[in-house]
Amino acid sequence: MPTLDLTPDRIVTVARGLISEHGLSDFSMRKLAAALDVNPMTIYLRFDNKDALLDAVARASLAEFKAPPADGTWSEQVRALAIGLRNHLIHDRETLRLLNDADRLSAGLLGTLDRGLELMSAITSTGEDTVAAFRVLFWHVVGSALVSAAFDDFPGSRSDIGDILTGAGTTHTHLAAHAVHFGRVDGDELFLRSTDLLIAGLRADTPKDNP
Amino acid sequence: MPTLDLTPDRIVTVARGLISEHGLSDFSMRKLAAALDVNPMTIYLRFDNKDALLDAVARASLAEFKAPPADGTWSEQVRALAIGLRNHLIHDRETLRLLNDADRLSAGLLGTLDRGLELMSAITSTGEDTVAAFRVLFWHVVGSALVSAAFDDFPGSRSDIGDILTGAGTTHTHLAAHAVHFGRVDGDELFLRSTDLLIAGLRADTPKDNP
DNA sequence: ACCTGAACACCGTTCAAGT
DNA sequence: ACCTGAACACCGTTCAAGT
Repeated sequence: MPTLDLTPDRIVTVARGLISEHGLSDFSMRKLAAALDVNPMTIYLRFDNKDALLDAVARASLAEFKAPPADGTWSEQVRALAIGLRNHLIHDRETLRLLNDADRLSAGLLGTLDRGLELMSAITSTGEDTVAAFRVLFWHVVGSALVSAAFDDFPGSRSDIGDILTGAGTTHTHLAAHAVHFGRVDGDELFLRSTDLLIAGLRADTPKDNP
Repeated sequence: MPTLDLTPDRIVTVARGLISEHGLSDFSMRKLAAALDVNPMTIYLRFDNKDALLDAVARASLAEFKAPPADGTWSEQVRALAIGLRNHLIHDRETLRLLNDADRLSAGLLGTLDRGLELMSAITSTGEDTVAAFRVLFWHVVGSALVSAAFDDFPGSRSDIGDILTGAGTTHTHLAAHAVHFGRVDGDELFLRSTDLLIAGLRADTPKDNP
């Protein structure tokens, strides 16, 4: 008699719970098995190995993202899609880390890719340009999310950049002069700023109708 | 009698060699000790733990980057600095991965930060704006490097995005229509394109003298 | 003072054996 | 057919013991 409810879906759900609660570095196949109340080896009947399981975990998280409704001007829609995707990626920080190891991205984001291409086709004349414009924005969003996951908003321990800079006085004059303006980075604000610059640049770069 | 030549520097050098040869995931304290022909525990007399050692490894790699000479127009200099830093980060892919776990970045890049601020001060009126402009570019470079390390140029196994897309026909019409234009991403070209858009945007955004 | 061996508490994964 | 126990080859790190 099979362990009836040990579906791949349930394994992935429980794995995501453990990862979001205790972090990716604390996650192990043995702990997952304990949480499922099952022998560690039983999981290997459903997934080839840990990597295949983490692949499914990343895919499940990405698949939950739904592109926001098509409200407002063209620029507002592009902005909303970019912000929405970035927030989704950052929200599930630990899962985002998985993207650093494999090409698990596209498969879970078909709807988003579709919507992004639709928006970009409004300001481009050829299919190639559409894809190129889309890629500029898409990889900007992913890069920004990876940066945020790596450098922003971590609790406590992070040393303030200002401390490092003020110590570098004599040899690095510009740095010393500007040290006072270096506080904690506001990742959201930085992202909005550069996203708007890119959107404006893409429109100016390939002028079609100006939607 | 101390193990005379087991300086922290030598440990870091050998560690970097192992990491660049066999990858970060194959790296262990025990293998490092074997390469140094020393008892694994001896390394703990020089470094508190593996994390502290990897911190030193990342710092050593970053410290090797030298900002390129100040040749050409302002835009060319900004471009050269951005490209140079990105190439350096990507070149040492495995070390770059370490940036995903801690704020090991700034300490090794003081010269680069200084030069970047100098360049940005030419198009901004206040110290705050200088830092803001610098940050847009700097984090764009880091984000782009993280993306490249995660998604580009890996040998072989990576599945072609086109395969995924063409299968999604009926529900995702824009995707299906553009699938033919999705080939392997040229990370360098994508980076240049978005970097130029950002540089142009920053200049237009905060017009001072147009250097 | 400086180094190490043995041990602890873990990993992912294989495979022969059980039901 | 479906599951598991024991085992293998590893980890990072602690700590009492050696020289």
